[in-house]
Amino acid sequence: MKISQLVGTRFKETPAECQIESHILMTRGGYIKNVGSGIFSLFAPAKRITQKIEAIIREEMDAIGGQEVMLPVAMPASLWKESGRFDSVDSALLRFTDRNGSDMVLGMTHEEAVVHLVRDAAPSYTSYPFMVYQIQTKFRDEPRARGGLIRVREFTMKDAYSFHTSQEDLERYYELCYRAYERICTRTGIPEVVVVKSDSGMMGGKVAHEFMLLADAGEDSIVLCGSCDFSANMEVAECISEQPVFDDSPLEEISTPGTKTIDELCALLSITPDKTCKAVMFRKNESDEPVIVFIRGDLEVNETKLRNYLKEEIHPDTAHTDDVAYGFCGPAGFTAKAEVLFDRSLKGLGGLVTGANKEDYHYKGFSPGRDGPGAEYHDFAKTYEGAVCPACGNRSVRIRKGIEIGNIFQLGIKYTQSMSMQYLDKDGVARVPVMGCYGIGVGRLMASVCEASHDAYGPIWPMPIAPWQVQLCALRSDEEIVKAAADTLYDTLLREGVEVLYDDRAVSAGVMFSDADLLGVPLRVIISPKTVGRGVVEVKTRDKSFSEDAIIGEAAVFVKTLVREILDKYAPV
RNA sequence: CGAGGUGUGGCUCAGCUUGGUAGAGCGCUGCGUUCGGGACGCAGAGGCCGCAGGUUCAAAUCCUGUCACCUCGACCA
Repeated sequence: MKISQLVGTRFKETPAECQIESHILMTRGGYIKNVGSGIFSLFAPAKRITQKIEAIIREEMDAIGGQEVMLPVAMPASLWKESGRFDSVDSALLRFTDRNGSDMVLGMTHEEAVVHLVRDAAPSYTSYPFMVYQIQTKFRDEPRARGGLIRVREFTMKDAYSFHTSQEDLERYYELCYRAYERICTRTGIPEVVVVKSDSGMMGGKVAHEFMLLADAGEDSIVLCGSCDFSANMEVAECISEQPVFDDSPLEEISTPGTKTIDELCALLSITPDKTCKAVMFRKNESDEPVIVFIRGDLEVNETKLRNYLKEEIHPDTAHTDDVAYGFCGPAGFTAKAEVLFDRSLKGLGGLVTGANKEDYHYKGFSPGRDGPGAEYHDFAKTYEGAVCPACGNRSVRIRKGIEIGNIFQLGIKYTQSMSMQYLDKDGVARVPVMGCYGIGVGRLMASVCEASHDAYGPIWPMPIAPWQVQLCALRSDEEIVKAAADTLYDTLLREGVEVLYDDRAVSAGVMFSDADLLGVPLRVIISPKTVGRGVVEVKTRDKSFSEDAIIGEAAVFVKTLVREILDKYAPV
């Protein structure tokens, strides 16, 4: 490919709407163009990167026995009504009607479609296990897209679905897939991947893991342990606060006029927030019934944990109820109508300050076990920096930001059962297959690599997914001798099977190098009057870690060997 | 969906308060000079000022509505 024919403009100024590095660099480098909120077109460089990523994913999926299939993007809503998700999923599922007035949906994930595809095709236990996958467009009508390709509405995803005759077999295969994902991360050159336990959300099932790239631009909070290898998504991470010191001072009402927040209360009484007990109000989405969680004052409620405990959707309470003394709520003498829950951070504590359930009064000396209603304690708290690690018991919890590039779920029989998929086992008994599903966002993976591997001038693509392996820069191509040598080298490189991008333009060195930086091609070959005079070309890496001259006649083979050596570094161990 | 913000050539933005011939830089085209990290000169092309109403002799500018996009929040397989 010659740059003079490459479509897509590269430019200097940061586009106004870009917030994160990968978005800025991929827009400035002529990789992507925004079409609408969360919708992008790809220029050739980005398309080439995604094709390489897809090829690696294909190899790894095939290696664990997967077979590639294709499921529809637009499908009848009846399929989603069968599984029950037509009603249970929110408006992220784009719905519309076709010309006949039939309900249709755009696939945001393909469990329904895949069960439809295979449910009649595997009537005997002898067909199991099997895995099918596709690399397909998904559409999710996100309330708010952001971060360039990190969070979009339309995107390409590899989604795989496995079917098994037992939970044990699913677990065995899940492990295989886990390893395949690790190899994909290695082979695509993603640095610093952390695998975390995650919430299965609307997907159903119990065990799930997310493959996370640690990056400040990430939207997920990841809980890591500084002294062991524990990791989890913030949504599910157990919170263990420090062992309490019991303080048995008696319950006593105190006047605290106008002191509604924990901060105000602490300032008034000169205490720290962990010596208080606060109330956090929620409401159930469906019934609008209030739920109140009492929790130590310095902690926050993790809504995902609360949602999972209640097994229904909730939202923070905004509509105030008359019988609740807002700002002065406490467990002692709490009579308002609400489901009352206690976070286990309160267990065994005493001497707390908490609301007295009347305007302008608090209690001090509150002990949940002694003064509260007979409480059951559950884990509802968000864990925090410095909390106790659930695995090793050290106070070494760390919180980091991450981008989820892949996930794996043990789905169980949620879809196979609701959509009536069955097979006959050895004894002729009808059984429902167990399912697993495994996703990777291809575009997000590309953007994540850019996020993790770039400098001030542009992306630095790892060789296995780079849009081209080599960029040939002909400085002063207006000089015949340079032009002739560059043309010849370009032809030879192509003949050697090297993926080469040839900058054949008569532009200044500054422009040429800036563009090369934006294109992020890992190897650069520079040919100029200076080097041609000496019968050599310069060969450099994009990250400047390597620079050597090569004799012009041998340059193609030299480069080809170098490409191979670099590629070898990404081979999984 | 809640709060805030922005829409002016391909890109970044000025102009709007106080209505009066639509601007700059980058990019683009041509010619010339330069030539190893976004060179310079000269000459050009390119805009229904998001869209629709309204006020006015006159609207990019004021008013109303609407759409799109962005940020924070909510949500998130």
